[in-house]
Amino acid sequence: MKISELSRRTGVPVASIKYFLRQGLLPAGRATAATLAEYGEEHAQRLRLIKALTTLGGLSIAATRDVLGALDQADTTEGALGAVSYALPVPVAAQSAAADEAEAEAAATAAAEVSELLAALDWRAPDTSPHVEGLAVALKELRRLDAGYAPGELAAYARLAESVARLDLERAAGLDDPVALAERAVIVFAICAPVFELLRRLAQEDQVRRRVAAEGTAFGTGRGPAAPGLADGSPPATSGRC
Amino acid sequence: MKISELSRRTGVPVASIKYFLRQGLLPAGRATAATLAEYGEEHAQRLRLIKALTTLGGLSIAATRDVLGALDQADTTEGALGAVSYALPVPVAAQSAAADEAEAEAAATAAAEVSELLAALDWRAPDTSPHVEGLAVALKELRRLDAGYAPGELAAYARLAESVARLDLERAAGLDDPVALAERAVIVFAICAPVFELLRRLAQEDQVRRRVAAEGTAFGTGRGPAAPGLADGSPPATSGRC
DNA sequence: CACAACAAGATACTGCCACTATCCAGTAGC
DNA sequence: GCTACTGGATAGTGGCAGTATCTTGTTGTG
Repeated sequence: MKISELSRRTGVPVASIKYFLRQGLLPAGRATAATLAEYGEEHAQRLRLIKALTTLGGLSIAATRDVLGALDQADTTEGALGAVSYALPVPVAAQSAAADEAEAEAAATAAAEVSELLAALDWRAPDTSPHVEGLAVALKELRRLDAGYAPGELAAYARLAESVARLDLERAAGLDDPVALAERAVIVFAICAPVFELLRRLAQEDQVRRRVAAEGTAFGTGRGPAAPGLADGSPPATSGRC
Repeated sequence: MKISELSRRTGVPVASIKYFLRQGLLPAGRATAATLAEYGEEHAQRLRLIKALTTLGGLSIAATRDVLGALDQADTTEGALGAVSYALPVPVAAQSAAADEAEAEAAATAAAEVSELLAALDWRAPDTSPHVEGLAVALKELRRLDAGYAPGELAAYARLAESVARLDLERAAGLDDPVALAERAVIVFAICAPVFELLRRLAQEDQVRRRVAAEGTAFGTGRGPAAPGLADGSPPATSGRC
């Protein structure tokens, strides 16, 4: 099929398809002449995957390229899973080394806390994993905001995360065809995170509603209604564009 | 304190502070003269919150403004929670109405599925909630990719999400001061999502490692190693920049 | 008081990203 | 032969998140 038909069938503009080709997200078609190439069904499927990764998964073009590269290069499915997991962007960016001394100490404390957690859960992960680093950074920053996790809280979250991951793996493992399996794994790892986030938000909404219904206007501590806000400053101007 | 000291104490460049002021994220200081203003401790705290929302929470400037506005304007803490929840960007953007007919049908099916799920879980959420819409879009797209959730799978995820939300609410409710409580709620709702995502990734890594150890090279279906890839296309060129 | 150093606010500029448009030489098919 | 279309290269667009510069005014030290 020609590029125009590929565009028609996937709903992606021709210019965008060309852009993805340039960026190496989509393999080139089989050239039949100097100015003609033939695309197949696998290009349409790949294009759908690209669209899903970028719009649903929120991945950048570079991240998408890395993920697809991992998918194509891995010899084994586990290899693909690992590579994809590492190719996905880490939600919390690693920070540059802290110049401050207190900062460095806080970072070390957080890192120790993460190691301890992993040991307690018997999760095996290398210290160099971007996820381990990101977790340490996040914990450090949360403590700076006086919103650190109480001891045990983080472990409770971790146990739930483990259950979620078990479901993920089951979902990723339920296919026979290895190619389809690797692709499914990508989808589960990359795209299902937003779905879970949505479920969590809905659950939060429901919980808030329940507590309001149960306790009247008060919430949590049983205090009356309050109007929080900055003590002296005026609130930000408009909520729309600037 | 002057702007330079505010900058020194928070590590945010003066130019960026001015930018946040312009964008309405940070209330103006108390003007003491035509070219002088005084900032207080609450400005430093707000600045730390802004930094956390943008770098840890991954929020855009506009989204941060909305969240902070919700926090400042809400009369009650539950109001703040609800407003913040709606001000947070939805991970899956709502799509424009489908021109295609089959597309519209798929959207309707997905919407029905979501309603059913909510009813089964006894979660009360308005159909107009952006989270409900986002979930429907995500389910529709996943089905298009042949990676839809099997019946019951989604409910299993939802139950776990409910447990996570319960932990969230406990964390958000554990303070006496209403101002601090609202701020904590923002942090829990906005920033802890990436933390959970990291935990999930680590758990996934561990699960993969366990399965590999248990089953040798094979995975899931017990098939031998495979080298997936596009049937005819060459793999994407380089993994670095273009 | 003079003057260097800094402050506030307005405006303009920068770099990055994800496209999008234009141009060109080369088929395809009537 | 003529028109419509193709692949490929190059350049342009619009949005975002700052960053830099400039002007005017203030401070406080000698």
